[in-house]
Amino acid sequence: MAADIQPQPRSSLSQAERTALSDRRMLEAAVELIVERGIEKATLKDIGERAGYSRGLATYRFGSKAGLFRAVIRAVAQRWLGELTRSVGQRTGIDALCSCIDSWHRFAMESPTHIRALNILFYQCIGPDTGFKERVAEVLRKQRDDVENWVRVGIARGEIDPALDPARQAELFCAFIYGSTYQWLVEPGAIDFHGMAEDFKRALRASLAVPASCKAS
Amino acid sequence: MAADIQPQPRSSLSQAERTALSDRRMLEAAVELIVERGIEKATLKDIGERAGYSRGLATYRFGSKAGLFRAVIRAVAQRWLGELTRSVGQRTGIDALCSCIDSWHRFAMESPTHIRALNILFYQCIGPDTGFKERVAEVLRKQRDDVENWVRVGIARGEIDPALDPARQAELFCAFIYGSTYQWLVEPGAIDFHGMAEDFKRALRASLAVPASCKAS
DNA sequence: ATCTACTTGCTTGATGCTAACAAGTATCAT
DNA sequence: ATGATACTTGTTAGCATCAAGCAAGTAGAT
Repeated sequence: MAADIQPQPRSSLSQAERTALSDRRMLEAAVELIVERGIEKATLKDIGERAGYSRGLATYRFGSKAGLFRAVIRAVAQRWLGELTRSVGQRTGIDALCSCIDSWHRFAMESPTHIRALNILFYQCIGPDTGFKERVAEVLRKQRDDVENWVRVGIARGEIDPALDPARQAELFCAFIYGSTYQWLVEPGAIDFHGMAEDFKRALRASLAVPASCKAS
Repeated sequence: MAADIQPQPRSSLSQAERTALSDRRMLEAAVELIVERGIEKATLKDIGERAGYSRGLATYRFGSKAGLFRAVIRAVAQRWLGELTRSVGQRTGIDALCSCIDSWHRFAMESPTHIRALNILFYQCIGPDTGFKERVAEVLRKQRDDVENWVRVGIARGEIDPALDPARQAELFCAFIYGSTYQWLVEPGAIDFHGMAEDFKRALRASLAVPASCKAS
């Protein structure tokens, strides 16, 4: 029920504190309901009520269902990107890419609900109407830029084939991340996510390597 | 308006022909409306009416919105898989994989609306509720099986590193296909689909190749 | 301090639209 | 003509969204 963080501290909350609290509760409820029931059946009414409020608060606060989803994406994506940055640390080049794969895989496996909801929203946002496509596109761009930089540094350090285009390699890399996640979300049982991550790291080293052509040590 | 294929041949159609015709028209209208307005706003009412019938026929024929989408997926996926088979022809191994990439890319670019709608449905089906996930999972399995076989034959022919696991390589390959399509659907302008396909073929050759380690000719 | 004017958080009622179903009508088959 | 089948129309419950209202918090004046 997500709302038992505080029993009922009815008295003396500043207005700012009240909104912060209801915001947090509703975003949490939204994440839970998205994972439990899917996007269609996660109604604004249920989200508001699970958070401990009325059926109308979610609409009032976020303006629309798309607005609520935008807020969810912002909140969760920030957490994921922060965690990724921490995990990759000072690494660059192929090491950074492998670390990114490991982080992603770890998140997907531990599945702290948040990441699952984020991905559901990510893959849901395709099509002409959805009101949060732009928000998703921002996150994708950010990811690609990070990867592109790692590749760039890898080339500068002589670790990655300089004939490769960093931007395209970033697109390719992200394609794997998203595509594997997609398959896993559709059929969790049928996909060997861990093995796929391992084989991807292997393929990555092979395809990014400088073409030694029997000359390197 | 999709319904001007035939003016109004009111008279003398067998019942089987009538259903076949209305089926075709409604599936076509569904594809158009999915691409135009997205899944949410593609209502059963609009689909029936664009096809030239009443607001209720789509529900009556397909039982539910999910049922209609199942039918769309079946129809379009069959066409795509058939086209793929024709395009790959007798090729196997890396040649077959590259041919598959080319086919997919060609479809996405020519974008005969059908492929776009199919992908929108594919990526929409994640989450716990959607009533057509199983249909999508079938198509994904079929794709993976095809790829796995091509890899297997490639290994048998000594063209692909026998240390690789065909099933995982198939998952990896499909991950690229789906992930690149996903990025492209989210932001068509920002993604160099063609360049990505070319680089993917290059990466594929590098990562699947038998480790010659300076011994092969 | 406390009374008052105002703001903000939240709830409730109303509207238009949807999927879904049931009961009807029109078209074909025999 | 009679059933059977394709299709349409009436109806219902549930949804997102909006407007109006209520209640709790905030600040200025005396």
